[in-house]
Amino acid sequence: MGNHQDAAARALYLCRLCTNLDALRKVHASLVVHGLTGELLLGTKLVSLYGSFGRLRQARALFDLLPARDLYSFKVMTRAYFLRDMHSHVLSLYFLTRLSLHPTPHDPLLFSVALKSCADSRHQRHVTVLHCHVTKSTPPDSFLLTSLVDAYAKCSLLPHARLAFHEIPHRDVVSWTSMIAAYVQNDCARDGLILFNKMQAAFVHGNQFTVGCLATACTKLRSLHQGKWVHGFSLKKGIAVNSFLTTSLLDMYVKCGSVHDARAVFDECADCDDVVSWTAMIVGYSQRRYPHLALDLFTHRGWAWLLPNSVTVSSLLSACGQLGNSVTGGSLHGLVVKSGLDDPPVRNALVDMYAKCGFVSDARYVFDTMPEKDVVSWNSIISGLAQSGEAYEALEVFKRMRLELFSLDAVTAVGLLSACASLGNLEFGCCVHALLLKHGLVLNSVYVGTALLNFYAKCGDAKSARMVFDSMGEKNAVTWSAMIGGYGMQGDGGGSLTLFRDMLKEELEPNEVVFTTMLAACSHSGMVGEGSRLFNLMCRELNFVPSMKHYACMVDLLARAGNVEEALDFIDRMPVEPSVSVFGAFLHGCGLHSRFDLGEMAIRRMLELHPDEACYYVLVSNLYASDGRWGMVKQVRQMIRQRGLNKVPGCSLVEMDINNDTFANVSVS
DNA sequence: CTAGGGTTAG
Repeated sequence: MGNHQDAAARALYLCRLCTNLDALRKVHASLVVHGLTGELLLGTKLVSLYGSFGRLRQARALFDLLPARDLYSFKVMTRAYFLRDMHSHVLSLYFLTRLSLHPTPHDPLLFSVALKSCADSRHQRHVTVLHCHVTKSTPPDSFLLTSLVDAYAKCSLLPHARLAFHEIPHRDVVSWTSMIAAYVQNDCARDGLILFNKMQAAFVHGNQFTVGCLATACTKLRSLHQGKWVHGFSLKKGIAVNSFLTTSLLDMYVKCGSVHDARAVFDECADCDDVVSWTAMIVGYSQRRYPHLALDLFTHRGWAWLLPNSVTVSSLLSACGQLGNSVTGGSLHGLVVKSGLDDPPVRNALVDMYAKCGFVSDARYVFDTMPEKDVVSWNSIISGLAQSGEAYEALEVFKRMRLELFSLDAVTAVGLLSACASLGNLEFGCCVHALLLKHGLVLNSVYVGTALLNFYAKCGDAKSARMVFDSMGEKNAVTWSAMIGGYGMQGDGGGSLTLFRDMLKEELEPNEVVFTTMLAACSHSGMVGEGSRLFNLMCRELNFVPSMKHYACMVDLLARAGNVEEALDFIDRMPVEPSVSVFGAFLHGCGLHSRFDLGEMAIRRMLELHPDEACYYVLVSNLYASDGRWGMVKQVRQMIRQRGLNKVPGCSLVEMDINNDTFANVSVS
């Protein structure tokens, strides 16, 4: 018997020396040979070791074979599950412990592990059950009650969390901070800040955790002012920053609209060496439309020893999409495939990136090969197709989406409405409008309202567009310009102008898009004087730098109205080199007013400057065609071919039969 | 026992 115990003690010592799985297996094998596996302490040690090497099934098998399990062995097995985030196993083992051992044990450690598992798996009922267990056995102490606050908060049971908090006899930083976090996590950020004031009134000092929670509260409230106060508070109190705190502050600045402050926080954190902080900064740049900076940060040498995760990759892909950088996007796709980071959000981001870079077939490929699609996947491909000029395809995909029983959300609707607008498909768009009403999504956001308005306007139904416009609570510059453009498209320049004045009356700053729309509206209604005045207002009083679109609109305005010489003079006085669209507008005017002399002269100058640009030849050809000089048209076409230039023929769609859902292609090269 | 990052939009 004594020999047996000696052998067991020796074996236990050997077990402690195991630093890897192979060594453990050898020791285990020799124990089996010597018939020592029945020893409780030794068996428990094996369970613990297999657990720590990640062999949970092996550990559980040994655990189940233990002859008489005590509280300690249960704790070892539970802990092994807990360290691997296997929440359901932790819980079932907790309940098994209570059933197997008599009297029912109360072990604070086992209890808190079980509670944390309930919280992490968001299991409301189990949290309440565990709460009952603990109140039955002992009067809960501050420690346990604080854990309960956290658990209830994670399970969105804010009232329960408050009750637990009020029961805490001696509240320390952790209890206060847990309750603040509880409010913030449950969308009551304001109450979190109020509780912080009470905490200060109780003379409890905050720490890194407290400040982190406060920063998150400000993020949720989108309050830059309060966020800056929190940042200042942490500096004033000399609370040391770690990467957690830095990331919450950084994210606060990003979400509240101050990327530069975010970068300052990022740069000042010397030991920001984890992926989450770097990713937060990349996300910030990408969300705030600084895609270049996002990619720069990824190629920064600080990244050298960090491994990107799927959040990082999603955000980088979004940046590539914004830039139309398919090269980097493609490399990231390679990275995704090689490193197995392809979770659904990453695949959605890939669809978006390929669509935005104009690789529609690649986008479709990624979409079609997705194992599980969610609303975002469908939205990405629908918007992608709509924006790549494949509006008809977008509607087809939507039909498939409905067949697969997915319901649409606001973003789907925006994509569909933009497709319907470019197709002029009034009927389909009206169905989308009906669906929006059915799902109560119309008043949801400016985006939806604007998309709906834009759709009606593009389909020539300015009346319906105006109804949508008037019903919208929140409007932005895009909303206004869509409505202004709606009138302009109908040739109702007066309507556009009235609305523009309303906009100024509401003291809204018109942006450059509004001016483009206004100039086009004036041009289509022959309002030369008004158009010129607006152009001057924009350049001289509001100090906008006119874009090529503005110049083209001005030339169109003048030339279309017959002031062809003035238009040419305008082109000559432009401070930048005019683009093809400017000449297009000019030549169009020349054609309308039979001023072929001026047209030919201008175009000859352009051809000398750009002898290899096919589009200029097309302009010449169109000019001759409008004069009926078909011989010259033929000559120009030959010239294009001789020079080996290529022009992709244009194509326009005309809706033929609403009831039949048929489209006819009319080629107008 | 308490705190941080994501995709789609006019």
